Amino acid sequence: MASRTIENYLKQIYLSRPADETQWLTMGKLSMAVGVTPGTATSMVRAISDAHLVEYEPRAGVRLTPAGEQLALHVLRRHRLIELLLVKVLGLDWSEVHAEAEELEHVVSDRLLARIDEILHHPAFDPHGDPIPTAGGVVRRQDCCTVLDCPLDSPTRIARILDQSAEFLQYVNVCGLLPGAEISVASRNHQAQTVEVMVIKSGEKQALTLSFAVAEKFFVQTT
Amino acid sequence: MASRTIENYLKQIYLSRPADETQWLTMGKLSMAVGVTPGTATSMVRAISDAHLVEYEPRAGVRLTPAGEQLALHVLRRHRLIELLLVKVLGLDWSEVHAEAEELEHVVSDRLLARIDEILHHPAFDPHGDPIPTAGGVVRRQDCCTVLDCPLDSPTRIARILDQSAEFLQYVNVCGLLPGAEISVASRNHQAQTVEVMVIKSGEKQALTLSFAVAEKFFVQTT
DNA sequence: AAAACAATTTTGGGCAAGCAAAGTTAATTG
DNA sequence: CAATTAACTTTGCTTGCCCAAAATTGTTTT
Repeated sequence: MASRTIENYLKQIYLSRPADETQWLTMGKLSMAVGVTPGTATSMVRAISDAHLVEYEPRAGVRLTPAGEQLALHVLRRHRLIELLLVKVLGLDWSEVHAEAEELEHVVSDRLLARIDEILHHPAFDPHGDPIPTAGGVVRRQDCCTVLDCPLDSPTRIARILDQSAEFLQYVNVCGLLPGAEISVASRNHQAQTVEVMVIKSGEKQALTLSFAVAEKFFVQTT
Repeated sequence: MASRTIENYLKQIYLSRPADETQWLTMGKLSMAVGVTPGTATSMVRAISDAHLVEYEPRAGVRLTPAGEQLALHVLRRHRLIELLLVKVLGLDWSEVHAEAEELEHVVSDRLLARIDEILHHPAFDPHGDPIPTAGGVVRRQDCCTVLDCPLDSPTRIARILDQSAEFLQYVNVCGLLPGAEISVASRNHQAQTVEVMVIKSGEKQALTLSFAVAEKFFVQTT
């Protein structure tokens, strides 16, 4: 059994892994993600490497082995199913469930997780639109673009939001930019680095301006 | 914040405390309850005593301070509310929820606990009939007797079962001796140390024989 | 009262994780 | 190319929690 600490390292290695599969995740980024000093990350990764859950190349970085990836996906499955349960069944606000799930993900049993999955009818996405890996460890891909690179003036639906901080999600809430919301991108200003978005908020169309940095966090699907 | 370990010690000190309030809980019993060696219990209790959560008298034993008792009751409240949630909302079998709650009790936030309490409509008892302390740390007492000392031949209702082991509870399940079940005690045999109990099981009255030791685990309330 | 016993405490040591700070490498810049 | 810098690793130390075994204490028993 992997300790809570190891589960966290594996999860962060998975989430922070570079887009290019051949690349290694640097220790600096990992230590930031886990929230420990670089030295701690190095020695911990050495230990996890001894358990064959990651490959570790000194001065290059770290990368999950297939076994490590399966474990990471299992943790992620727990995390995301719990988030959805907290929102749908327990009625918590989606801005607060991330922190809660960070703790719960390490203690729910397989049996309880199976019940949660059943009650939610085997959902594919969590409240933020993040995909829930299957029990077999498969991630169902949803290929879609962000508010930064989707076509202009076409109706789309928000599918996923890449930010878990409670404050940001509360802002998203009041703007009506939740997953499922119908929006269209009216214009982009490359000089000001802003995007103008039209949202239907309580029946009325509203205009909203977002920076490129924030626009990039919203994934949309053309409807 | 008390660590998970300290929470467990406090909970066990509360649950194992001797009936007589003036008595101390011996270190031997505590170490058994927590599942550590006596030496470990001694040093841990020393530490908890430094935090003024217990009084510790070498060679006599240990006893909760008011602050320690409040913390213990808070853990117990979490444990029992979680058990009830797992049975009522998540549909787990009541024989398996104890083990699950042992883990969860240390990680649910106050906010989540409040939601659980609300969803269950502020319940007073968990699936085993154990009282759920209030948020203010008050235990509502239900004064009732056991199958060992209740009057003969009068209809009663099972109110509480003092055993959390999954195997025992599964046996209780098949006998129909669950909390809420209507039973009456037909006779007691002090020589054989057995009690004969009548249960209404799937519409039919059935006789059941229990040992004194087991009978003592069932609390009943006259209806 | 002395001896034996049971319960408890002390001692010494281990493992998992963490930090701070000193020491290495590798990359960047002058 | 040498010097500086940034990233990384190593080293030494701390804390929390645990165990095994030796030492102590209080209580029985002889």
